[in-house]
Amino acid sequence: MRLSRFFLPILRETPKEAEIVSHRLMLRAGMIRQESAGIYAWLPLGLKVLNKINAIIREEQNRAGAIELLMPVIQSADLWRESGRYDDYGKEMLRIKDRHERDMLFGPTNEEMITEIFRSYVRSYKDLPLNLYHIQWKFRDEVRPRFGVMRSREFLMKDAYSFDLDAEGARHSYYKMFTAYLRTFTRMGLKAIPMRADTGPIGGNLSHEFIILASTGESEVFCHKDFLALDAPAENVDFESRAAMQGVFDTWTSKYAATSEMHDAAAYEAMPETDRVSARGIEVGHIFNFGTKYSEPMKAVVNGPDGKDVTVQMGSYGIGPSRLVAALIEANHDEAGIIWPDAVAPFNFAIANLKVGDGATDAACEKLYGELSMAGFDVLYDDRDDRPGAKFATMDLIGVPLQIIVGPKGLAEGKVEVKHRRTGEREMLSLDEVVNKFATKKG
RNA sequence: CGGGGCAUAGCGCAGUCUGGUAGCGCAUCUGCUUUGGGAGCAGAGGGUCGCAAGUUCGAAUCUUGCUGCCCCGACCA
Repeated sequence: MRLSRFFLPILRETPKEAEIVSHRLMLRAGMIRQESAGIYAWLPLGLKVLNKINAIIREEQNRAGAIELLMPVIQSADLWRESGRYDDYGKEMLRIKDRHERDMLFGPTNEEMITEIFRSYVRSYKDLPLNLYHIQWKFRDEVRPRFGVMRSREFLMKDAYSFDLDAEGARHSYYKMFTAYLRTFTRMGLKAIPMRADTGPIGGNLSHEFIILASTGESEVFCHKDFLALDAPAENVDFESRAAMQGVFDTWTSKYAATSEMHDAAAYEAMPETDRVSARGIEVGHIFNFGTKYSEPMKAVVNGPDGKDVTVQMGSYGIGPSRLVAALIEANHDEAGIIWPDAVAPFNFAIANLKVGDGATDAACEKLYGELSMAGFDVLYDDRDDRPGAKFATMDLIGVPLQIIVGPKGLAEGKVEVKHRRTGEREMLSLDEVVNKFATKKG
């Protein structure tokens, strides 16, 4: 992408409403635009990051055996009357009427709808287990939206729903998502800790929140320090093996970790003081096992091996990709701006042409831009006729991991400078060295 | 939902108390000079002062109503 042709509305000053660093940086970097309280437009740079996050989520959901579909944003109230939640949900649910005065609503979650879909088609235990997910916009009419996309009213959610014949199978499904979540967050460069959690209005008896530690987090959390050093399950972990899944779950729940609602001060204080971690956290995922809470009232049943109807066991599993964008920035930034982890960076490389119009400099930039793009990388080429300082500031602000600085000084020696955004490390390389060193990394 | 605050140019703000026809910095546009960490000079454009009523010869400024947004708390992916 040539920056001169891109849409990147960067702000030099911080809009006054932004309180936390991720919100400030997202506005300054031209990632989002507030359209209403808690409602944001995603500008091109923000959307690129959001899409990269979604891609990782999809890969890990698919790996764990979940199947993607897409349900609508607008739902019928009748569905929610069946589960009893139409009255329970309260003012957080945005209710609307269509032209025929039918009661509709803007979906805050999809348990009812997925249960309706399931019961319409699935008749046999042989079709279980089944896990269906989608990535769709949700609306929750929060009393007080704040912190930009961290707590917005309209937000993107990946929600998966599992269906099993019995409680044991449902546990396995739960563990599979548990494992997939650990892998998902790790791939994004985040350390997420699963914590026993309250089930809230979703219901059920088993629930974990995935929390990343950050000083600006909204919840207070407590855990054993060993979790910070634990590695996520490997790519080849066997999701179909109940023993393997149980093993992952046991490892990650062997020590104390809880949010403030579930906090057991006695158990926490029983740990040696040096093992205790008390911090603030951001909830980036939440999983639930709720048995027959929806399948029972909505009559989601299958025929069992003995020919008798069995009410299916369900669970639901949510990740907020839009919130993750903010959480990633909270965890990865400095005074100059964002520092994207490679896996979610909107661009892999930024090329700064320090002297637009200079034949040799232009040619070197074009060569790098062409070859890195051909190698499959997302490359941002700053070809604007602007001063070097402005270009450096822009690259740092939007946080591109690798910056290639091309100017007459370096080219006189046949070199360009490669700067690593995260470490600040710089190396002088020839054009060929840059291409050889990096362009082969990606298939 | 309780409490507090704000609304003037794209962004950040002054002007409001004490009514007299709107200003500063940044950004934008033009020209010249600059060019390895957000350049300098000269010039230009851009605002029915959130909306609606009212008071007044005259309202950004005073009054009333409305709307939007932000912050603190209780609730939440």
